[in-house]
Amino acid sequence: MDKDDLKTEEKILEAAKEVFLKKGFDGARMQEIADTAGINKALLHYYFRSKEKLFLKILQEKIQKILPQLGHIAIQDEPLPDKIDRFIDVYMATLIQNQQLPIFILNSFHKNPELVKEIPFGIVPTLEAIFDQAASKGEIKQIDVRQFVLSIVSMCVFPLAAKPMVCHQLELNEECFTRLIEERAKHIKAYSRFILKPE
Amino acid sequence: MDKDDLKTEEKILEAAKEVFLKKGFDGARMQEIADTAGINKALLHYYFRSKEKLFLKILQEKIQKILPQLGHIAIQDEPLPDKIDRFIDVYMATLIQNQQLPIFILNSFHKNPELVKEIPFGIVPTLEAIFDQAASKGEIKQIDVRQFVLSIVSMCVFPLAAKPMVCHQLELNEECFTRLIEERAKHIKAYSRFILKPE
DNA sequence: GTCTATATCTGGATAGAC
DNA sequence: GTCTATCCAGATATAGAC
Repeated sequence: MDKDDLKTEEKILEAAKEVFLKKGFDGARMQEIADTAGINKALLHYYFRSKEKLFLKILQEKIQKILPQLGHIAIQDEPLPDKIDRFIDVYMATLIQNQQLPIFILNSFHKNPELVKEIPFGIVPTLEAIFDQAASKGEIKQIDVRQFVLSIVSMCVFPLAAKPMVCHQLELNEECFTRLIEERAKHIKAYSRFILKPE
Repeated sequence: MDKDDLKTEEKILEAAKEVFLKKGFDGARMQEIADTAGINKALLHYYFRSKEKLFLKILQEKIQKILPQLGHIAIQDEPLPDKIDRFIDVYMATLIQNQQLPIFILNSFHKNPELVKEIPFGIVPTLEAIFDQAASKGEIKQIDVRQFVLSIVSMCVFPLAAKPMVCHQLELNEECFTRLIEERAKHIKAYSRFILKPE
């Protein structure tokens, strides 16, 4: 399906995604979104009324994309450490495909903390239950789940949010950077195994 | 020394720091900086010519504050793992005192990657030499220094960059959040020790 | 639905008096 | 050095023709 075949509303959403992710809310320009979509500026307002409403649509869509993956850990029937390994692989792969997403999300919530209410809530208690159960089965040792999750997510997400600095300090081009990120999965999984290993 | 006793230039810099850190370059308003400094908008331009130049001053100052700490590892004469422990403590303490700094820095470079040239370069090669030496002394095992540094920095910095989300998901108020961050140092040091431990 | 033209406002920057 | 007043570009948003 060619780009011109998309319905106008979809074209706008695609363009808005691209521009908002690159520039953030304050830096984005309605004119640039219109140009990218190949339509007129007035049409943006016809479809979405305001810049803010359009932005919210994009943010919500992106949150849905990146966060619920954590929930999937629960589903399959395998030892918890294996589940986590699988999660790390999937999460890193998603991030590599969406390199601008981390800074976009972090920034959006820093600018407007009230928006966190848009995030589905209650993931951590669910995880705690899962970890407790695995601990009682002897699959893992008892740990501070919050610190553990925070560490895993930090190690996955931060390098992408800090991409320009990482590339500069390590003298990496685009390709080397991606390779570095791909290699990270190994390190993060090793960390996970270490923390979880029963005595 | 009272706030009014500061020289005008210093008042402007203080105000600019506050506003730019809170809002970022695009979100900041010269008017707000002027109001915060208790002076007139025209004076900002008298002292710093443009918004961009004022912003650069602040960014450079902040980079100097947060990055060179890595270099201090080299100085004292003690086993490398102990040095790293000390670094983590100092680094986390600095971050707790400057909670808005991470997102400000990340954002500034995402928006304008050329600015990374402002960062003192060559820290990582220095670290690699230090790690090699420690490895030959048997203090630590041979590791991928780049991945190790990336992990340590990620675990320290990310939770602060993601503060609104972390607070929301873990149901933390300001005080509990700070306590969580303080506790992180322990976890990060444990990770460091694990990775570095000779066979 | 889509466009052109325009209203309205905001914000960075400057001129000029003191 | 500091202020008031003002300029002007650029941005969101709307009116109205087609």
